[in-house]
Amino acid sequence: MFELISTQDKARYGRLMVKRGVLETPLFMPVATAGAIKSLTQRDLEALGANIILANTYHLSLREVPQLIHQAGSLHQFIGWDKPILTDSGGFQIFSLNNLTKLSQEGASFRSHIDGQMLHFTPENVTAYQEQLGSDIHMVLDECLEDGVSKQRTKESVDLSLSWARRSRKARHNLELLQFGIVQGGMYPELRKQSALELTAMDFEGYGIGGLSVGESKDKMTDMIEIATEHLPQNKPRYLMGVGTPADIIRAVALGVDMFDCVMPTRNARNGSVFTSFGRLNIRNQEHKFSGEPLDSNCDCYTCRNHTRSYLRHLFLAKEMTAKTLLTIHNLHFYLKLMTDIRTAIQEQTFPSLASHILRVFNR
RNA sequence: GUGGUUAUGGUGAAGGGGUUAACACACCGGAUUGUGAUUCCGGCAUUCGAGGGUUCAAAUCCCUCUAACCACC
Repeated sequence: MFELISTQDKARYGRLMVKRGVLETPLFMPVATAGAIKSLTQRDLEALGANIILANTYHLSLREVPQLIHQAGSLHQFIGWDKPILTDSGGFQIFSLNNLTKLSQEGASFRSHIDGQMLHFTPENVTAYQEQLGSDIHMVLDECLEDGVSKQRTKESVDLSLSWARRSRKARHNLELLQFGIVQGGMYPELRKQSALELTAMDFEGYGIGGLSVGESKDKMTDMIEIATEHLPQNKPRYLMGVGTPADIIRAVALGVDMFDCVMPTRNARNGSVFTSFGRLNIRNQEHKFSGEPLDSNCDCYTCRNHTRSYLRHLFLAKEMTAKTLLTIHNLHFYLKLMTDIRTAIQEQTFPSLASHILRVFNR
């Protein structure tokens, strides 16, 4: 269940009720692909105040993970996290592992990148598996296309994803868990509209907007988000999948998007790239060698309260794993704080000024 | 002291007369958008221990010196 509490223009502040809790939106989900935020413990995550994380069906289907989770009882019990989890369906892997996958009307066949084992994903078995995992929110299996695909090919793909969505909806049994459809349509407005309208008719508990941030321009991405949100129901949450930079998030919230996930804060942290209130910085840069300053003097995260740039740079260059942990804590704190600021701003009707400030600091 | 071996960037090293001195690591930048990310992409020796010579051409050949290592006195 989803309720809108306040709005400012198209931006929305709301509450999403899921099996394991109530979530305030707009929200950001840290990415725990294989059941952990890389470099963090669940204790770190809780200290950060994360309320929901994202895990991936594809990665949780490899090795003998399904049996391990079954033995533990549920994904939550297996990974030691009792707050909400959203699982992605593996649709993105059809896209990113496309040289290892075969698509048919029936579903997608993957060859595991780990041991070469053949995996068959269908709308039905992916839905069943996510229910078995106990995901508070599960996504339908879809096909995600890259930028630059012809309209004809995109149309076929949208139709395939829609038929998969319909089958996924039928395959759903556990009504405690929310199921989201995913709007596709590449960079074609009519196809985006068709996708949004047909999915709406299937009455999902929420809607993903997929197939964006695949190399297209910011303007195109904005246009596609706008078309999708225009044709999705007001009373359901919209989740922009895999996006993005702070600026992307601001722009999308302004268009009425409620949920986000992105590897950017975590992956960038592991590669030394840090988000701060005054823009991005790279901890490897020599200018930080002797700096006794925290990463961001306006930040009250664990890392900024306790460590200098000089120390963090030293750890990073020495390849100490703690460097990744500390930078990940900082970047996730930054993203979660951004979302808190956004929610507060919408409630106080000051979202435009927050938005223009963020867009000024992060101009991409 | 005598004989031998070696000397190439921050490091380990290729190259044994023909013209832009390989490669790796380190270092310095940059990228990163539903994670196949301890990833990817750039930059980094006008110069080969020092000095002299041979040659159209020398890091590469010759001589002297210096240094390090090994063996013998």
